[in-house]
Amino acid sequence: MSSRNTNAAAPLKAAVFHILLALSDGDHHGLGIADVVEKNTDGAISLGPGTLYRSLKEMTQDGLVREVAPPHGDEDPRRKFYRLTRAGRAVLRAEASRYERIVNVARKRAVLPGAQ
Amino acid sequence: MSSRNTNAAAPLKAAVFHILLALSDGDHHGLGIADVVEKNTDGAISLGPGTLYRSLKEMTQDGLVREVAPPHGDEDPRRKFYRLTRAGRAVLRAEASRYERIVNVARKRAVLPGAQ
DNA sequence: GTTGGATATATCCAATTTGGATAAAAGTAA
DNA sequence: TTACTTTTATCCAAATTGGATATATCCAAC
Repeated sequence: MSSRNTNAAAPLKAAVFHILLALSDGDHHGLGIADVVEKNTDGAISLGPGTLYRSLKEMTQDGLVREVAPPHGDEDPRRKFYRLTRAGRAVLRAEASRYERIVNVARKRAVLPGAQ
Repeated sequence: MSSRNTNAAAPLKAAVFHILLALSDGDHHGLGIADVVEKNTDGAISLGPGTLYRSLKEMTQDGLVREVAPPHGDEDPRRKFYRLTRAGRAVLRAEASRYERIVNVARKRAVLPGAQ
């Protein structure tokens, strides 16, 4: 599936979108992000380790997230915490709007309940 | 990205979902479906011919869509028209609900405007 | 009516994206 | 100490998609 760059940084891989959405909650480390994604999607989506760490590396390079110091009280040096950048939040908002548009289409077609 | 079968027939490939949503509008032939997908997504998503016809073949085998007679007035014998089956509509509704859930999460996080 | 370009379906191969196996290091608990 | 879990990381295979190509038919222009 191809995409057009109406908004900057589109198309967005599904994994990247879900990671961004998880981080809109606050800072999380890698496996913590995967947990939030599962909760956000009621278990429908689970990121494998390959997708997870590869995505975080790319997203850091692309300036969508940045590594931050662990929160106070967290002493596990293995964990790397990430935070949304301003650019990451903008990209997330753009993609979420596309999701919203799809949902609105589904409502118009009475696939979902709501205003036709 | 892996998925769990909370609802039957999950996970749903993105292409399959968009084709199902396009057909919730009524019957369409292959390229007509691709056009509706572009309109539904404001040009963000365009299906290549490989994805389009491969998906339609698989979806027919899986009983999500079925081929139907062309509408009256359409005399082009090349076109093959498709219609959602009851099972296809159920699968579409389940996946649209997952999209809706994601959008609601985005609203809760103030990524999208609306009720927090 | 025949020529040229657009439309429509179909298949194949390469590129993209993801999943899972594996590894290494550090935490935790018995 | 030992055994098990957690965490990050990388690699390779599997899954999914995109685009080139091919064939046939339609439509418009000449």
